[in-house]
Amino acid sequence: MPMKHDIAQRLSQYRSVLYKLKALGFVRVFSDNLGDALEISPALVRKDFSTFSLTGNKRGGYRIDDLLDKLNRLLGKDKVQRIIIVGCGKIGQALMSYSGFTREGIQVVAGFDSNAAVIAPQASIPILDIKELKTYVKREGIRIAIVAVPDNSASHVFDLLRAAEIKGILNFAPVPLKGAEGCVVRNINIGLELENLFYLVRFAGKVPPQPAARPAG
Amino acid sequence: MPMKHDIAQRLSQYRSVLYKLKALGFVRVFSDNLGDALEISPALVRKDFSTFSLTGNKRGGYRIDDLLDKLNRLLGKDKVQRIIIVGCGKIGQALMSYSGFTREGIQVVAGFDSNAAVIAPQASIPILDIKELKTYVKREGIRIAIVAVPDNSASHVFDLLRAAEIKGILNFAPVPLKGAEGCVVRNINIGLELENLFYLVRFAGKVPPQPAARPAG
DNA sequence: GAAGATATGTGAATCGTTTCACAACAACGA
DNA sequence: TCGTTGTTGTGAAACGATTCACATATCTTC
Repeated sequence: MPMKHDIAQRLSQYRSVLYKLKALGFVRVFSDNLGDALEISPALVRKDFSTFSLTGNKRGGYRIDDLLDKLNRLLGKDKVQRIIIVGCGKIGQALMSYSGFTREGIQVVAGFDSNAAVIAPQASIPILDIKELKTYVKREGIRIAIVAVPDNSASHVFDLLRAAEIKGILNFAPVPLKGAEGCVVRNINIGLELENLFYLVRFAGKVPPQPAARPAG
Repeated sequence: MPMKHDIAQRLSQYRSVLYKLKALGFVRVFSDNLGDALEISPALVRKDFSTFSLTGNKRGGYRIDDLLDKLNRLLGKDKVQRIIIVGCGKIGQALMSYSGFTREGIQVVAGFDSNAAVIAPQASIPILDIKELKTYVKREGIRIAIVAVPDNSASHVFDLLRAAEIKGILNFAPVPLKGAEGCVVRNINIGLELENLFYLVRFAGKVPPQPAARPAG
């Protein structure tokens, strides 16, 4: 299953930059501008656009509105995306009220948890018992879930989501879940990202591969 | 600035898997095992290890304890890493009490915010006024910060952190910050990750680059 | 309406990463 | 002690992603 990964990410970034430019009153962009904004080469911008038949004008660059229309369609931004959050601890609840989502056309329609203390079916975003997960997902046609549970329940929750035929998971649990037939998984491990940062900071500038000394000899 | 990015990430993943294997009673591993665990080829595991002079035994694979020792040293896991969190809204506060950190030897030593209502210098993890950021960072020798502020304060906070000579930033604000001289930045944009997921789910199986029709002709 | 300037679109070259393939070597058994 | 087996370590090949380079199209100006 060889699927381009970075390019889709860039598509979203182009979109975001284009909205900012539009707000500033611009009508057209050049591949140079977008390249600068994303810190990539103009050639790559053009290649990306070419891949998705986003065409421009040989002299005047690309029409921003035109690009945005096509990108929005491509990224499914023409309709509100409805998601659920499994695990309503601190992080789960923080994400439930994250204002960045509504701005992006993403709607958290429900939370799920096994802890009776947090269940609140009448809240503006209802928090339901995890037992209702499968029924809810099927009835409401939910395709994407965020997982924000502790590491020891991660794989159990993963099974439940697979049984409910969820199509995509954004996993914040510190246990990497493996994608499977019909279900794409994106793992975000905050601890791991920090570790990575420690490493990069430690070796910034210096040569990383070369751990100090040879065994002598 | 050509710095390997994925390999450091993998180093942390090796470490995590090795601890699990060790807990299961294993003493040695083969590149095959690690390859399976990370869903990469055994050859890549060996190349990675070779890059960092993590050597094994031609017949009996690698000694887990040996690998862990060296990986821990390489990843700076031999001492506790002290970090701060800038922006103590819902997400910031959720991260402050995130139990995954302590398990990984990461200690959140303080939070910073501009909102007087959340400031609490006496809390077990003190939340201080953002005005004290620079002094604190310099006095305590903090190198890494997590940014969890709204989009409109992100770039201001970024400037403050740069002025305090922070060396690495994990940015959760939905505005990409650009790394700069002496400061590594890793952006995590949750909305963007979700968008990416929508895209991948939509085109799972199908050919992604090929938006329907050609212009005719 | 022709000449000049400027930006796209894309095949070919380049670059970095991953995989292949196999020599070198350690453990084990006879 | 000597073959057999199984695994590492690594140069070379393959692959994928990015950049180069330039032909091509459009706009502008005179």
